[in-house]
Amino acid sequence: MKRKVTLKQIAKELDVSISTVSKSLRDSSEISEDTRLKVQAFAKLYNYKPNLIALSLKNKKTKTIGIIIPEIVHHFFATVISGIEHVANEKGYNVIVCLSDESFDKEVINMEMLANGSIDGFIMSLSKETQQRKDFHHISEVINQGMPVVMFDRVTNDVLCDKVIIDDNLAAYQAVESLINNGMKKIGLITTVDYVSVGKLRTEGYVKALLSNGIPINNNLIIKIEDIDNCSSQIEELITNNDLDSIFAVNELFAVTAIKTAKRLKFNVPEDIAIIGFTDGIISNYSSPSITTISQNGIKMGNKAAQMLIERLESEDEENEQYITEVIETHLVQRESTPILK
Amino acid sequence: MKRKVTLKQIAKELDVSISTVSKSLRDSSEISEDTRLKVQAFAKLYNYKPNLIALSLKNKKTKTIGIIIPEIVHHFFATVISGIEHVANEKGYNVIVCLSDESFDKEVINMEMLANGSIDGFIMSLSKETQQRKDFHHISEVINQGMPVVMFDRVTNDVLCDKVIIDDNLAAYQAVESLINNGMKKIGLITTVDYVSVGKLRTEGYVKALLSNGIPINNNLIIKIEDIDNCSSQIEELITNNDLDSIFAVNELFAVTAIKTAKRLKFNVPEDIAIIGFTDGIISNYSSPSITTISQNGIKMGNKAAQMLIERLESEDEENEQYITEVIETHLVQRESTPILK
DNA sequence: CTGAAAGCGCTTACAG
DNA sequence: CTGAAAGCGCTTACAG
Repeated sequence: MKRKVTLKQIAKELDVSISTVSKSLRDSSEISEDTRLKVQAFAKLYNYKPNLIALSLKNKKTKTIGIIIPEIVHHFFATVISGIEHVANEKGYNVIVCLSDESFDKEVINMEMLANGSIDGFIMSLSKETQQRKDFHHISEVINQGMPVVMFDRVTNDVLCDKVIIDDNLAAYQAVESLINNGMKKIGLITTVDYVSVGKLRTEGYVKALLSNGIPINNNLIIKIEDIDNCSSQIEELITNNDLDSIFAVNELFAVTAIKTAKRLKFNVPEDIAIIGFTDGIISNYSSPSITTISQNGIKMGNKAAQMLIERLESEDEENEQYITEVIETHLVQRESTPILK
Repeated sequence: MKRKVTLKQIAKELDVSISTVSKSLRDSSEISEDTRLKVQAFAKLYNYKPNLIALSLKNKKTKTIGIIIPEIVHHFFATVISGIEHVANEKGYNVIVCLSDESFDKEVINMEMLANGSIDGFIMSLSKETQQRKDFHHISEVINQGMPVVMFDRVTNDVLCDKVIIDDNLAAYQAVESLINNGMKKIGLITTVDYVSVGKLRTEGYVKALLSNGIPINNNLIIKIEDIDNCSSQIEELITNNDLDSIFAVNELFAVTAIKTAKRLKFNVPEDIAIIGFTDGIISNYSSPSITTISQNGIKMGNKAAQMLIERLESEDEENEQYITEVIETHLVQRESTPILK
């Protein structure tokens, strides 16, 4: 076993000072070519690599980004991480990932942990519980200490920082309107409880689309699901008790469960009931019928979030309080769970 | 903006030495109760938290684990990360994630990066390219420097270290044998190219099952897929040109593509062709028909890998060269793409 | 051209 | 009981 070599050891071997070694390796013109080359050769031979922790301490920069997300076993979030990773890597940054498991406490603990020197900035999406409690002190605190934060997808207006989102309201509006334009009138909505920001916005888009097309809101057609694992009985009731011609589901899982339930109840999809989902993940593509859905490009969101964060990290004026909210465009992906929508 | 407070600042404010502050905060009995309490109160007030980078440098321990995987947008790997994260978090470790994108170079770069002080040990799964080139010098090097490595899923015998795997050969054998036991005779195999270790092992299990049941190997029934994106034409040929009664696919994507292709060619699944997959992810569950498959519990693999790594990190005898290969059990998940298998 | 010193933020053996 | 010193591995302004 040969431990990693340090400047000190090189200095000793070569009988020069640590400073000389350091400068040589950084190609300083202060040092004579002679010793410079000698040191470099030696360093190369022993495969010297600077200790990044020491550099971090010295520079007060870690070149790593902290990511805090509710879950990783969730295609959309995995996609965003991938997007972040790629631009981060390109620019020489590493990525620390922490999962909040939708828990406020874990989100707080993880943030405080990472804020103690481990990272230069955060990219995060709020946990459900945090959104419910509306307690964002941990985030404000971090920002207050001068550490930039970029929020994506599940964001809040209560914190001033850069954000990357899609226009959930508009995308939902367009999806529902395209159902209406194709003759649908009894449109069910499967959505989340209201405290989930994106769920709420998508619900609002649904409502707006109906109203602006002269269709009154019927609360019987709307179900708000708290616990995704037990949603199928609620969905079954929704379908059985109402003579729906279509359903808008605010995520993939709700959409695929709606399809499975409808099929089980002997409805044909899309002939009897058309179904539109939200978020274009694996399921939408491989379900039968495959699911017409609103694509939400996680890679792009991740790319953008990383760009924004790194830009802020590397910008000169530290105290730029001009926060940007970047809206990533969405579009409708036509598949088999609806008739072809005009 | 109020920057994070340091020992130095506290010392200055309270007009004591840095050592006294440090000791007080660590509840050292060396310090009088008086000053101890005073310091602690002050620290609490200013929300002092030790700088983890400084601690890392001092202790030569970062309390963070490096994870290197080929891709994150892949349910199985996301699952493993989740499993690692949870036990890591419990034991006070953080997790840095790097993606190799199936590239040897990126794998090497990422490992070298992290090995320079950022982490205490690695958990990794080999990139395809690395498996193809059979070049593992970067891994041996890291191990040689005294940094423990745990490999999972895509492992190699050429490196001595702890490993977490499933018995790919046996699981495949059992899957294929269960097809045979249910009267199947012309069993197609959709597998990867041989350099992918798990693909090769699963192929071997298939071969063994056939031979030990007196069925000769017919190479026409075996396709080895290099590029997953263009596999459907190969699969179409396989199904069209051979009178298969069943197919064993070594992963979910091959399985679902086989189902889609079979359906398109007007074969009924499972009546005309039964299909068994490998890896129980989202797709297997939501495909129609849902896919009978061999479950490979990523969470458990992640849990175990993290446990093994942390145990090694925290064990007394550094130089324990007793490496363990932990085999996680698999089982067959019966779904709709096969008849009920006895 | 080279090296000693100070410093990043911490801990701890040692002196007083 | 308190503090100065050394050290983790590095960089850099300064002195010689």
